[in-house]
Amino acid sequence: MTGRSAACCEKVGLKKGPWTPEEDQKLLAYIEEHGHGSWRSLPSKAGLQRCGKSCRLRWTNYLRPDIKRGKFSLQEEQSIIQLHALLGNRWSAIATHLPKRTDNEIKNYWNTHLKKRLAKLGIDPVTHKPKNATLSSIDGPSKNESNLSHMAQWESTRLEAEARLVRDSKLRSHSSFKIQLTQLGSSSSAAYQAGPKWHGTMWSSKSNKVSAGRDDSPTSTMTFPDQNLSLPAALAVGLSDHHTASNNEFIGAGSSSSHERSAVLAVKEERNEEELKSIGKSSHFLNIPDIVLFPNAYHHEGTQWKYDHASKSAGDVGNHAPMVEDDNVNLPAAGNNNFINGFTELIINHDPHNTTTSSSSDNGEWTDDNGYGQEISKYYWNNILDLVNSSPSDAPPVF
DNA sequence: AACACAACCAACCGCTTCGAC
DNA sequence: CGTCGAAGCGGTTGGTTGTGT
Repeated sequence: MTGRSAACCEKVGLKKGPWTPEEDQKLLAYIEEHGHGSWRSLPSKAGLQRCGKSCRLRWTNYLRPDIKRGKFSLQEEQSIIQLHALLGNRWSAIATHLPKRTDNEIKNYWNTHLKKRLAKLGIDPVTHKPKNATLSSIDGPSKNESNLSHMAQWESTRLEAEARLVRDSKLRSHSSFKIQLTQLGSSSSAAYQAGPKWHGTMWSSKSNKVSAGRDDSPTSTMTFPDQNLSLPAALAVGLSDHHTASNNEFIGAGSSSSHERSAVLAVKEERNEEELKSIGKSSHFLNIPDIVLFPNAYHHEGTQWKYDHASKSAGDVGNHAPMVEDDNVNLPAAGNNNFINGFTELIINHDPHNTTTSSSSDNGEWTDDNGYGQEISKYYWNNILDLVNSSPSDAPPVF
C-alpha cells in the first residue's frame, strides 16, 4: 500500500502510531465508565488525540477485557487451520469460533506461522490440499472428491452462519431468542433415513434436540445422487434481525450446483444467549493429527509412536514421522466416529485404517507416491468435516 | 560489539456493509 | 429509493524485537 492518507484522521493534530500506556488508560477508563457509544465522538470526550477508528481498533484488538493474549494452543491452531480450510480468509468468522481471540490476532498468526507451516508440509495454504497431490484423476475430480468439495462448501456456509449467529447474539445482549429448526415431514423422511452414517453422527443428535415441537414447516434435504446419499439439511442458517425475522422463514441455504439437492431451513427465534455462546464452543478444537503438524514431536518406542511435547515447535517440520494409528497419536480412531469412517470409506476406496505405509520426499513435502498425500488429505478433510461433529458433550446442539 | 536479516504483530488504509434518515 | 455516516472487515505496512554472523 502506498501513501497512507488517513481519511479518518485527516484532522490536523490527531496522533497515529503505537499507543502509549497513558492513552490506553484514558480509553479504558472512558469506556468502562460510559461505554464506547459513538466512536467518532469518543476521542474528544476521552481526552484522546486519536481518531475514532483508531480508538475502536485499539479497543477491539487489544484493550477489550475478554481478549486472551499469548501463545496459541495446539487446539486453537488446529481450529484455525480447519476453519480456514472451510471459510478461507474470513477472519471474523473464524474468530467467532475461537473465544477471546481477535480476528486480527488470528490473521496475524495465520500469516506468520500457520501458513508457512502448512507450506513446509507441502500443503497449499489456500486450498488446503497437498501441492503435488494427484488426488484427481486424469479426467478431472473424482465423484468422491466432488462430493467432498460440496460438503465442504455446505459446511463453510453453515459455519459462516454460525459466526453470524454468534455475532448477532452479542448485539442482542438483552434479548433472548431461540432458534429452532423444523424438518420437512418428520425424522422418518426419506432424507433422514438415507444413511445411518449421516444420520447417526452428523446430524441426528443435534437436529433431534432442536426439532422438538416441530411444526409442518418445510425443511431440506441435501442429496448426492451418485451415492444415494441425502442429508437432512438444516445446514445453513443466516440469522440476523433483518434477515431472518419471522418464523419458518427460508434462509437460503445452499446455492451452488446443478447437483440434485435442495435446502430449506426453518428458523424460529427461540434461542437464549447461553445457547448462542455455546455455539462458539461447539466447533472448537478439531483434530488435525498432531503427527501431521508436528511430526518431530513423535518418536518410536517399540511398536508405538510416542508424543514428545518438548519437541513440538513451529519450525519442527523437517523430518516426518510415519503416519500411524496409535493411542498416542491424534488420529481419527476407527469405530469412534461413524461419520468420519463412513465418509472416509465413501471418498477413498481402500482400507481407511491402513495408515502405516507412508513416507516423505527429500524436500520435506508430503508425497503421494505411496498414498501418503492421500492419507494426509483424507485426515485433513475428514477432520475439517468432523468440525460439525465435534461438539463437546456439554454443549447444546447447534441446530 | 556491531551489523544484517528475519520474524513478529500492532496499527493502518481503503473497501464494503449496514442502518438511519 | 438514494444518500450519508458509522462500523466491520481484510490486506498491508512498518516499527520493534530476536537471531545469526
